[in-house]
Amino acid sequence: MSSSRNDAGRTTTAEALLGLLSLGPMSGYAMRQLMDWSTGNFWQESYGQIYPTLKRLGEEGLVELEASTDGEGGERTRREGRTGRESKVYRLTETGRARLDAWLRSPSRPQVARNELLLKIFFSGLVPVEVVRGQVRAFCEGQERDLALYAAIEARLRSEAANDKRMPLWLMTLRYGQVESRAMLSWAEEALGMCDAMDEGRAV
Amino acid sequence: MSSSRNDAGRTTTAEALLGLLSLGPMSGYAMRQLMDWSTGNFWQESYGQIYPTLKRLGEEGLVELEASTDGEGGERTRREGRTGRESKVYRLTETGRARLDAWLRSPSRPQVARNELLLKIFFSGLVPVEVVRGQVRAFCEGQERDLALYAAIEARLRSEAANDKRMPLWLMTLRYGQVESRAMLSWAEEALGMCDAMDEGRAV
DNA sequence: TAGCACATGTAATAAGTTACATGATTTT
DNA sequence: AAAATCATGTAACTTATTACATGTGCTA
Repeated sequence: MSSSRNDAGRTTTAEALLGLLSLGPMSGYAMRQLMDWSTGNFWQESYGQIYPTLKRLGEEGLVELEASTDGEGGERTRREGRTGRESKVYRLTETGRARLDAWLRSPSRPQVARNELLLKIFFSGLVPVEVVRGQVRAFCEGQERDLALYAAIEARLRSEAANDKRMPLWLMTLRYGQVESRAMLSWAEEALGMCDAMDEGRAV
Repeated sequence: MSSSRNDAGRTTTAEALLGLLSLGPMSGYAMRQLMDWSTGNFWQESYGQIYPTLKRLGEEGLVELEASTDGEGGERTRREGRTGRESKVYRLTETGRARLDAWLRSPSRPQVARNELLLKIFFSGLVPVEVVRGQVRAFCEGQERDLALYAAIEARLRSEAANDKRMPLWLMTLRYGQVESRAMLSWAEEALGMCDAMDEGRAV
């Protein structure tokens, strides 16, 4: 009832990390890797956020270090076949799991996403219509890249998580991106048509 | 070549304000009001950003205060029929216009928008499927509200800007929101179907 | 005269990225 | 011995929101 954020509702970085740990114990480094090909397209965190947040969550008792497998109660573990420095593997505590559960049931605040493309288009009265076309075309390329990425993620998900009962949830988030990208491509086509109309002085 | 951001590419708040001033001279207060019913759905700024940024832009010579109409070269003006404190009306300088022009032609960095709804769904393996349904339904309500808002903005735009030659640009940004919201509603329907499948133990 | 709408501004705080510093192990 | 990969962590900085403080003129 004191230090943690999200009292009056903020942060979400903590919840993202708790969510990742609900998939199984892992290190801060592993969290970043995992996000790359799972939540990467709607949620990312930098190490600069992950490590301090993990430390704070530990102090609040929401996560704890896994006991080392190689005796002595050391705090770092080395996973089989791994090279490099030893990692600190965290796991959820009961309190942490309860916190995650509460968050999953709480209402999601709508976030007004800033869109630089739309901002530019809105103020493009000063520049030739061709500039707008260029912006829209570049946007399309980005959407095509996103769609390719979604296909790759889906393939990886289907091979690595095969018949996990949570698959429908994961596919749901993937479908969101696919539906969005396709919609945006159809908008772009319409927008290019409006650009033509502007050039020809037609009404819209 | 020195102090302003966006050298190596950041900020955009400055550009948003320059863009607003390209529509005509106005005060910081008016900028916020205008954004509410124009760019409001893809770009917003708080006073805490607007006033300091305006000050900085003035120091950099990108904007300047309009001369007061009531003699003496005073810096504040009162618009006709207006009540309350006098406002500081800014206008673009030539340098400011050039800066805006360059920005309009520059590539738009893609921003990985965080999506709290998808994050929750992704980690909803711990909670009953009904919780996911609740989240999706609340999301739908938000989209419906957005669609209503777009309709209101379009009406206002068509009445207040009637036959402005930039209308197609403004409608383009509005269409983006409409296309997006409708796509998201169709995704939501599909998602609810997937929830049913999960309950019934069907594959997806 | 109280309250509202208009209007500007600052301070405190929050949230996030990037660059940097370090360390350990394996491969070339 | 250098380089790559795995891994943790901190400091500096940027960006943004919120709350607060203040001022002015009109209207109930």
